Amino acid sequence: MKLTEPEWLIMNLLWEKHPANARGIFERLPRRVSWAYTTVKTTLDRLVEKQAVQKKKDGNIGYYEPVLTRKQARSTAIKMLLNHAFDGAFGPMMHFLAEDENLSANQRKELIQILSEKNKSKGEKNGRTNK
Amino acid sequence: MKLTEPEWLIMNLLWEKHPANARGIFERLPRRVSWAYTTVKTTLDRLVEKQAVQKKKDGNIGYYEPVLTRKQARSTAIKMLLNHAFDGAFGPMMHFLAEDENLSANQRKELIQILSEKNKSKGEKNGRTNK
DNA sequence: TGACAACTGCTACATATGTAGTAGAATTCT
DNA sequence: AGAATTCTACTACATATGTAGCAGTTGTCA
Repeated sequence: MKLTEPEWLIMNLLWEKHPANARGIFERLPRRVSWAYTTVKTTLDRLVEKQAVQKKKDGNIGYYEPVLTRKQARSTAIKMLLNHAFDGAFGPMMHFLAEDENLSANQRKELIQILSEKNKSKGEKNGRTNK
Repeated sequence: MKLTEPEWLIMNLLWEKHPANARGIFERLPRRVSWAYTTVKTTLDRLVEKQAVQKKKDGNIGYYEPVLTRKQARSTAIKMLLNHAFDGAFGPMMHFLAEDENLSANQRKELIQILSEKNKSKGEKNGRTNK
């Protein structure tokens, strides 16, 4: 499920705290975002349409609940980036990222940690060369 | 500079081999993409408009040359992903990627390699904890 | 119990995207 | 040279996105 910019904004707020109503989300908009209340509504409606969010009613007030998980959304976003910007090749993308100058030495160490552990625990059960 | 899907497609072909004319690009479209010749043209025109590509004339035939580099494009794409999907935090994104179940043991090893070398070579000159 | 405020469903509208068609100029083939 | 082909510039048009307004309904508080 592909999300647009405003949709990510709303979803991020929803994932942080939910269920939530339009007003609540509206109030938690980052300072830099100065939308009309109705813009939040429209975005929420569209998210419901594409079933990323579920809407429930309590009285006549609608409450929203994420259906799409943050993990799923992130995964999809990365896959898309991977596909168009790196021809689907994971290796080169990681390369690119690993070489990013914004990655500090400490972050690299941390990453190495994660990766090594991952390899120890999941072991050899995963041998494919996902291209 | 944000690129759309068709734009990535064209840019990828252009980066691979350039200068190139519309016809040449048209012919190198991946098999799965069955566009009309004019669709390629329109996309190229739009890329010229947004100055990602430069157009030159040789007689009345136009040749296209990328202006935006692949690296710049990738960087921008990653920054955008980073910003909306990971709240701008590099660490968590790398975390997410490192934990991707589609990452094979070998890819992990490869990554560890890259990261270790990077740390050795660039050494401690980079100590910030970005974010 | 009326005046207001807040909600809700719908509509609006400009720009962006995805995809292609057309007409006329230039080139090429026979 | 006339026909067929290829280019180019321009236009078209449906759907998506970004952003918001409006009218009617409901809740709330003096």
